[in-house]
Amino acid sequence: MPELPEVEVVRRGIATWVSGRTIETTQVLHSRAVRNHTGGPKDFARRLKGRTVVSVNRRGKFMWLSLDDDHALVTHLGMSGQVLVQPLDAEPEKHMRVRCTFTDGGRAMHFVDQRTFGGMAIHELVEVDHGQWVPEPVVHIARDPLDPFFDPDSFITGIRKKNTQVKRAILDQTLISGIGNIYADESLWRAKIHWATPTNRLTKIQASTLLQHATQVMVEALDQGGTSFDSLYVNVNGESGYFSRELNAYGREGEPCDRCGSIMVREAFANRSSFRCPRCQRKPKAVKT
DNA sequence: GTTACGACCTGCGAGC
DNA sequence: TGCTCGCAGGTCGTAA
Repeated sequence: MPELPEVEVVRRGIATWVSGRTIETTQVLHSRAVRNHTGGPKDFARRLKGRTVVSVNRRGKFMWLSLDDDHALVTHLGMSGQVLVQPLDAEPEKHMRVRCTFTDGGRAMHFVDQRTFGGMAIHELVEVDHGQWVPEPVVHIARDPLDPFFDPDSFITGIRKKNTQVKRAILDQTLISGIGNIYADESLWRAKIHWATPTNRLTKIQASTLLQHATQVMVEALDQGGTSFDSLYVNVNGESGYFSRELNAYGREGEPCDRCGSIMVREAFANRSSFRCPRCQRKPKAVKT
């Protein structure tokens, strides 16, 4: 499942293979993949024709290819999205949704997405703070911890003002972006914080520690090419990451905690799962789980 | 304004 | 063997 490190790996790959190239043709093979493009599939393809990719950028899990007309091709991988750079004669992937070819006749860019939670759309670039430009759908997304302009103090103040559970808060992309279910569980395990801890009960030190661990775990994952459990996450060359071997919490139900040896548990959380150590991450008092 | 929750979607494995 | 059901989970719209 692509979270910040996985998206960054893909961004780097696309930047290497696609920057400076001009799009010749675009095929939309599944209209849902461009559902967020207001003009529909035909307009999507028409507007990309002849556009040159200036740069490839990212904020949190959103990625965009800045084009030479003040617009951007916004790409979100959702849960199962992949962007692959393939030879022109490559066999199309079973779940290929969008395919772009380039005027130089080189490798094509494939957007592949089994569950179609991801998608592509063209949006105008909007100027935000620090003189940066982001696509309109990304304006409300908070900066991620790898962003040089990320403000830790603002995060610490913001999370302590909220009235919710800590895991809900760090999954809220308007407070801090890039964290998904896997890295949320890993960060909370490292910080020894229970996922249901009320945010307004967090001390400054706890909030700061959590942020440091969230940042660190994503940096480590990035260094190893991201987390991969199966073929649903790969880089632009179709290769999997290795960070799943380093996970301490996510998916480890029934296994001993790497810190204290207690048996890890899985609990229902917001229609999904949360993994924790029952000893290291004790349930806060008077909290229903 | 803030928070919680369901819907969207497809492949896979478990259970019958 | 084939069918049904639950699960995986990021984002958005809607309800409270």
